[in-house]
Order: sequence, then C-alpha cells, then structure tokens
Amino acid sequence: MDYKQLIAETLHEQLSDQLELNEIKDLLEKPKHADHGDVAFPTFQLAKLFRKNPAQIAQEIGQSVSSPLIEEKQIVGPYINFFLKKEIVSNAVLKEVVSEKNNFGNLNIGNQSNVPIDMSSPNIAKPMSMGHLRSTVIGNSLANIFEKVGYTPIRINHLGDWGTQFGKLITAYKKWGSEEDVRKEPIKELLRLYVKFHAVAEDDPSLLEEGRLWFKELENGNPEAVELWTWFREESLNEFNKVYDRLNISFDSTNGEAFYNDKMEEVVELLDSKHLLSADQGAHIVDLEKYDLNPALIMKSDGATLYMTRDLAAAIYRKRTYDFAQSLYVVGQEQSNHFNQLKAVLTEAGFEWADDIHHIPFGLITKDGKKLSTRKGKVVLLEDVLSEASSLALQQIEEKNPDLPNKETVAEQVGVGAVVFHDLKNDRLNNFDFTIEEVVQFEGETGPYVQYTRARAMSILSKAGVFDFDASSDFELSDDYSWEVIKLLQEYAHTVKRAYLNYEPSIIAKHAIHLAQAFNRFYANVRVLDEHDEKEARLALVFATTEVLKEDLRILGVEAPDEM
RNA sequence: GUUCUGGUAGCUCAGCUGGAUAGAGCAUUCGCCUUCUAAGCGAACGGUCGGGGGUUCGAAUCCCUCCCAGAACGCCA
Repeated sequence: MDYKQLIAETLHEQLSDQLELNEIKDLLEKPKHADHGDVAFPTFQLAKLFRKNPAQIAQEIGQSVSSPLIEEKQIVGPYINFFLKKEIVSNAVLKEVVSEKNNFGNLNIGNQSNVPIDMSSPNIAKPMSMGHLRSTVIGNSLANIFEKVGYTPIRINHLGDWGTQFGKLITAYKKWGSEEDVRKEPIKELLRLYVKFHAVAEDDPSLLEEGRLWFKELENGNPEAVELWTWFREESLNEFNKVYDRLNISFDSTNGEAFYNDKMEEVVELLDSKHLLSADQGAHIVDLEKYDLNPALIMKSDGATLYMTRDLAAAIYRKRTYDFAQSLYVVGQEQSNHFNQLKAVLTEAGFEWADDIHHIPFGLITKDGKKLSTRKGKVVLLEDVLSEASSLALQQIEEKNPDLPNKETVAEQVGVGAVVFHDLKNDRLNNFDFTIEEVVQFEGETGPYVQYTRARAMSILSKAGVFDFDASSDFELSDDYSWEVIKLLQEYAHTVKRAYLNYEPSIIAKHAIHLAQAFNRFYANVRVLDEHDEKEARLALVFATTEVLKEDLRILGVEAPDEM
C-alpha cells in the first residue's frame, strides 16, 4: 500500500487546479521526527502560486482535507502534518507479510532479464585477502538484490588465471618447490614461492627474465608448463571453494582470464576493421581523447594483448551469451579509469549496449594505513579472519548461552556473519583500515545484533507455538512501539528498490539495523505472551519482524540462526 | 601536474529526490535482569556538517573556489 499516494490523492482534491497529482506526491515528505507525523506537506512551493504566506495556505488547505486513513492532522506553521490511522496501516502491512512471507518486498522491475555480475575474481596461486571479500560479498548481495526486483543474476568468478605471474611461479616452483609441499597447503606454499621469487629477484634480475621465458612457454603450450598451470589452478580453486562454502556463495561461471585467450584476436580484428586502432611507439592503441580519457592500450609493442583486450573480449562474450540487461563489474575504485576506457572503446566500436555496463566500485582496505601487497607478503588472509571471527563468536556463546545446542555451527554463522555484515553496512566507497577488533564485534550496529534480535523474536514465537497466521485475522496495533516497527516493515519494498537503484547493499544493512532497533524497543516495552486482546496482532508483528530480518540478512549473505 | 573518491560528535559512520530543533553505534559516566534470550533497553556527555563565496523562501545536501586525505593516470591486472 502506498500511503504517500493516498495522501497525495486527498490533497489533490483541494488542489486540482494548481498542481498535478505527481507534483503533490513529490512535495510530500517523510518527517525526521515522529512528532511531526507520518507524512508531511510543506506549502512553500504553493506560496508563489497563491501569493500568500505559506502558513496561511497550510491553514486553509489543512482545514478541509480529510480521509479515513488520516487519524489526525496538525498544522504547524507552513507544514501540514498527517498522522496515519495506525490500526488500519498495521493491519494491512501485517496481513501482507503474513501471507507473502519471504516474498514480501519483491518487485518485478527486471522481467527476469539477465544480469551478469563480475565478482570476487581472486588470482590463482594467491590467497584470498580482505580485498577479495569486498568484491565477493558486494557482488553476491547485489545478485540477491537484483533477483529480488525480478532480474536473473549470473554470478561470474572472473578468475585471475593467466599472466606473467605464472611464469614466475613456475620458475620458483622448479627452483625451490616440491609437489608434496604444494599438496599439503597449496595457497600458502605457492604464496611462499611467489614472495621468495620477488625477494630473490631483487638481487638477481635474471630471474625475471627466466619468469618471462616460462610464461612464453606456457602460452606456446609447452606440456610441462601447461601441466603445472592446470595443477596450480585446480589446487587454488579447491582452496577458494572452502572460503566460498563458508560464505555460502556459489558461482554460475568460473570462466577466468585464460578462457578468453582464443577470443582476443577477434577483438583486435574488429577494432582494426573499424579503423579505431592506431600505432603509437610500436603499440596499438584506441585514441579516446574525445571522451577525455587517456588512450586504451590494446596490443603491446611485442604483439601481446593486455587486460583491456581481454575485458573487451569478455564484455562481448557476455553480451552474446547472456544478452544482458545490465552487466556489472564489482571491482575496486582504483580501476575506474579502466572501466571508463572499456565503455568508451565499446561505444566507439558501435555497441550501444556499452551503456548497460556498470562498474560498481568499492573502497580500499588497508592495514596500518598501507595498501596490502601480495608480492611483499603483506596480506590479511580471509580464511584466517573468518576462523578468528568464528572462534571469538564461540567464546561469546560459552559466556552468554553455554547450553545452546550446535554451538560450533551457530558460532560459524555469527562470526562469519559479523565479518560479512561489517563489510556491507557502510557505503561501498568508504575505505577502511583493517583490525580484527573493529571487524568482529557483537554489540551495536553489527550482524550479530541483528541475528540476536531475530533469535529473541523467534524465542517468543516458539514459546507461543505459533509460526503461521491466518491473514484474515485482524492485526490492529496502535501503540508507538509497534508503530515504529510497522513503518519499517511498510517501507520495505521502497528500501529494496533504493538498494537496487544505487547498487548499494548498505541500504539493506541499514534497514536491518533500524528494524532490529525498533523491535528491541518494542521487546523491552511491550509484553507479547501475556493474555490480552492484542496478543495475536503482536505475535503477527513478531513473526513479520523475524521474516523481514531474515530476508534482509539473506540478501546480505548472512545466515540467521533461530537460537543463539 | 591532471582526473576520480572522500572530508559530519573523541572514534566508526547515517542523513532517500535541498526542507521544520543535524541522527546512530562505539568509547566514557550512570540506571534497568523474581515477567518473552542483558549479544538487550534507557539516560547523560559530545558537532563552527573541512574553510570561504554563491543560488534559494530554505543548503550537510546544488554551483564556484581554496585546503586536507586516499586512489588512478600507455606497454601489470
């Protein structure tokens, strides 16, 4: 139910000569303070039309407006403040949640069209760091958001499985590695080799040349090189999957960079046929001066292709394969320039769908104020963070609720949930400096707080023995504590839509926090299980809260334990 | 140097399309478990919304300018 719309309609009866319905609706706003009502109409704009002072206009219009939905109207200076009939709204909203359950808030904006999402994309033979977590969880959450508004998301893990680093790795492995060590702890051992390579290469630059040679061998299909590469890739992917399992994330495609090796030539030929390529210092570029961008490098002077070439091939491949409505790239903001170039080149090539490509940038994670660097071995391993979080959560359970069944399972849900929620609760673009204390918290605006709130609500339902409601019952509630919860439930679809339009999971996280806060105030002040007339309605409100909190958490990729 | 992000309470951040006294959480101090999980609730403390101009009836929000921080700026991805 759209209350703004209904209020706008009643106002329109008075103002049909001066304003369109939509104009009135745009003027209506949600007051910041509860004592200013639920919907407010400021009359400043009308002052010009009427040539009267706003307060007088508010008086005149306010007098004659009435609707069964309006409990009370207050005219405060230039504002007309409307207070909705809480019973009617709560009844309507709770009926809706009770019958729609987890489908509450669904929209059909996307018509089930495809939206590939380029996300996670760790590099083979390197561990997943906190930086990859961002791309992974933001991408996953966006996929859920797009699904909720009616699109078909396609989660693509564009693995970094090609490039000169494999030459280096093969070199290092042949010099210092052993099959046994790699099998034991693949990522850690490969990382050790990679770091050692760079350390030794500092003093012995000939190593770099050897690395380049081995990469050349790999490109040429040297069986030994290919075998090692395949093996490294496989071992790495196995390791990555352990992390993805813990995060409850899976992919529809793991086509990485290597997948496009045989699709680059076509791109170069295409650009060439459209006369977009020009030679510059021996390299081939696409000039993008008219887009105010530096030139895009398509082919190196030695004839090798580049990142840009590969991404062009991937973009074209995805359009052909999925005929997408939008194509998203969840990649750090430091690559904004690259994606601007990518879109510009595609536009130059005549692909009007270049406009449907959206880079979804996010901020940098630092450690002690400095950028993480795999080469120098300065990394925060995601797996370690998750394990640390999980064990801290277990400690917390031993302290707060030692009799809880399935402690380890819940600890994992809470610990991992804390990490994921922390990553998603603020604006994507914010940078943050990593500390485990900051990331794993259990109080305040955190994942565990939301989970805990829902667990308490679930406990009420299980004590009442009610998990299902008859939508034909009356759920009329009018107290202030219920009302704050009802309002947040009521605006859910609007919230989901905002998250979708802004590509912003934090909008969902904020909703979860606000709903949890409102519910906790209700919980502290309103008795549910006592016998009274409103018992069923209050139970329905508790139920609705558990459903929507669970849905918020699901969209974020966080689990919701029934007990904790 | 150029471009892009950001600059709001001691710290971390909200603030939807410009609107009524700028809001949370953490930290600090204090109060609330013989009633539905105290991972909770309440109260106190805390702000020249980076500085300066401008547009507007009205600016944290839009425009200009300066300062500060981070990032990106052709043969890495």
